[in-house]
Amino acid sequence: MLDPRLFRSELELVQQQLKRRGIDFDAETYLGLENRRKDIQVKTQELQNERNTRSKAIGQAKGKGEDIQPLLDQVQDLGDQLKSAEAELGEIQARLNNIMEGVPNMLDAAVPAGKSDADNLEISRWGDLPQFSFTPKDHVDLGEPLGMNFELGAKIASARFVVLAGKLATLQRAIIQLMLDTHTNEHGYQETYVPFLVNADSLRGTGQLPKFEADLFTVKNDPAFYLIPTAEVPVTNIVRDVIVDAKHMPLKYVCHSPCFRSEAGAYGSDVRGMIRQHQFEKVELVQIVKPEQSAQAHEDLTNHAETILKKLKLPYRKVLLCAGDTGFSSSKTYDLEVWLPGQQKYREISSCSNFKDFQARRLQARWRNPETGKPELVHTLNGSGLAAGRTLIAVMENYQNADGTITVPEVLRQYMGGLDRID
RNA sequence: GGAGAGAUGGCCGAGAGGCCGAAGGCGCUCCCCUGCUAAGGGAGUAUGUGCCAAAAGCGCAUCGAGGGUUCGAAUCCCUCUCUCUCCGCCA
Repeated sequence: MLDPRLFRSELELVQQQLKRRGIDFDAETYLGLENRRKDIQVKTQELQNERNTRSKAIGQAKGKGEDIQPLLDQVQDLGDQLKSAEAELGEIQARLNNIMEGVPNMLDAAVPAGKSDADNLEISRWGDLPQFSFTPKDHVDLGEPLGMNFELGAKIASARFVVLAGKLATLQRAIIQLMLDTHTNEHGYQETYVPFLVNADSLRGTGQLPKFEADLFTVKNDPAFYLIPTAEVPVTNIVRDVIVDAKHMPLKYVCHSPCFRSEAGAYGSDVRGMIRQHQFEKVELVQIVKPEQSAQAHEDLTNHAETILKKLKLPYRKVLLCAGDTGFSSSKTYDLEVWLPGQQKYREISSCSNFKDFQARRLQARWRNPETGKPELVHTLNGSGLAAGRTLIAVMENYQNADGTITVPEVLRQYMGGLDRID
């Protein structure tokens, strides 16, 4: 959520910013509501003040043993007035809040203009594309003989699920281990284990609700649970309604979790293979930082994710998402795209975002600034470090051999009992 | 699943319809004093929010959450959530 005061004092700026995302903000409706809000809030608070003052007087009169009946008569109709004012105020605030919750974050100045991923800005490339003396297969063709079974996933659950057997399953676990070990031992993150079902408050805090409910799986319960679409949700919510001690910052968490996405609206895209599943494994990096540190933290966090690709010697490129492709809650996002020989394409394997105070405001996640002594909003960041399912695909495709076997990358062998080849 | 107890500020804890945004203690910050020194004294110390460009100031809201009773609710009533204890079941 953006700062409501920004809407009040700098509406044009907000409108301009939203235009970068291709959003036409309805200022007229907003202003109408906001003006009414101001009137009614002032009126309501005046009435409350009057009630409080008079009630206090009644109490004092009673204490002195005076006749309070005349005082009671005076406040008779106050209650009704207050009730209707409060009701109206509540309704207007709910409507304003609705509008505000639907407004995406302001983009960082560095974010390039553009409408779709075609307009994203390539920042760098790393690694040499592998040269094959044969036509490289994609992970589906490679995987099926090795224990990657989509039919079984469909039988057990539905399309967009997979069963991994044997060494492929182990390979994915090794990948996860490598990521966790690297981020905890080399990058200073604290490993975290969290609930994979969360409540609506948590999803509101990180921005998935109310706007993106269709992307989530819901679990019948009262109140409902949601399957996490990313560990970002439970992990970032660690600091919801918390005032973090400045001494403990930055907070850096790494968390491996399954992720569940309904992929509503993704019908027909990436239907083949493990690229887009309802359930996949991911190692997530989350940082809670002081505002002045978030830009640097964003670079660092992205580098931390890149480290994994480098350790695995997987060629990738780093792109800065353009205005139209940057997510709702993010102010600036780098995507890391890994080379997939089977598709002859770079595909997203990590998305690293600086949310600045957008999530923090929804979360009421703050820190106490020693200079002012006051609680101030923190900045939150997160990024995949990396998506494990897609990393598995990338390893398979980049390390494939002519005979359909897969060489195990050196850094992973320690996690696989020294195994150097999957066949 | 059954039975019971509880939820108050950073922490502990009082509070039983008005003088309570809340005693007292601990902790923390600042100041003072001091060679009876791992001591003493004093002051300060919740959050959100409205009016305001902002500060100051003046309000409003918040005692687990939501609703109700009342002129007035931390306090009474209802619903829910969470925590703890015991029993049952169980990875």
